[in-house]
Amino acid sequence: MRCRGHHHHKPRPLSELAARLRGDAKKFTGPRKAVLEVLAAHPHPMTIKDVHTEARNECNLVTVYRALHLLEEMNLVKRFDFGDGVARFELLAEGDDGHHHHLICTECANVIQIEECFTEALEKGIALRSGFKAVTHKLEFFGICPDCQKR
Amino acid sequence: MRCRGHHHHKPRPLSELAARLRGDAKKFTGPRKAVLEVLAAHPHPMTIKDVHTEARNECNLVTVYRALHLLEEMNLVKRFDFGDGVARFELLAEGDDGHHHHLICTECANVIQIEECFTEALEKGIALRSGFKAVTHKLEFFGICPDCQKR
DNA sequence: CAGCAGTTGCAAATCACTTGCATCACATTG
DNA sequence: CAATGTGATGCAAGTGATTTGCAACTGCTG
Repeated sequence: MRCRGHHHHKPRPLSELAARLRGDAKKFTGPRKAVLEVLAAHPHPMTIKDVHTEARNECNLVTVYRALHLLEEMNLVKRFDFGDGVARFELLAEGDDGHHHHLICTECANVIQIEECFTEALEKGIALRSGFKAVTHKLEFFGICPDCQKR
Repeated sequence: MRCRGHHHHKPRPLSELAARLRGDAKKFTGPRKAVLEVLAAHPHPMTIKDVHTEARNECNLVTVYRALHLLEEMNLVKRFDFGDGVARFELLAEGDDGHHHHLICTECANVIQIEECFTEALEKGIALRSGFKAVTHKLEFFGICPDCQKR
């Protein structure tokens, strides 16, 4: 799985992440450090299993679940749903709310990050017409990548 | 769970659905009839459990899974993914490809159908720039409905 | 460096969904 | 209108992702 696309925000140093974790009466433990390092090393949406495979010696599978759950609550990682029943996570850079979308190859799971977000204005229109508040959206694109077209 | 929104296509009569089922060496059985009737009676995205609850006496849970799977393959129902790990299905009207989106209340699961689809042109742009083919998308909106704002 | 609150790992549970298999019931044919 | 063969159904058991109970453990603070 490759990933193109650019990151416009500077990555958060591990020390800052450690500090954020130590706040809230939380602990910056070995397993959590391992999970953060794995995510930092892969600017992809990673599954729990992906993370666990990379950190197998430092962290139990269940702990990866718990760590990512915590990091999500702290807005340090963002969860993505590609509709295949497996959650994926990306580490958020400083000042990044993680709002972007992906283009996923349905054949090989190759993932490309899409920079544009078109639907922001639409959210407002939808909120107005429906009376809903705090309107957000989930959007992912699917297709067949150039490599798979050749096969 | 209520549902607003309009349906621009005429619903398919049960007899036509039966005929479509009988083709392909398939059978129009009691359980399948029950599932279709439940779907026809609820122009909502329904979960498997929802359908099973309504048809409990006529159809086993596993059979609901299999019936909806079949109906999906035959393009008689469309599957939606609201990102909560549970598939939802809508019966397709004649000539309807089911391409629309929803606005889902994150508090009470109230669902509103959204008529506009904005991203069709964008799919083409994305396909061009990425080299992907057969680009499709999944898009759902989330927010807090008027009722839940009062609570 | 003692002590406790928060963490971890293991096993087992849950949840949505799928599959194996023996039995059953449409739809066709005589 | 009953025989018949194939596809359908129900039950039990299996998957795969994710969660939880619980006892042992460990950062962190005093």
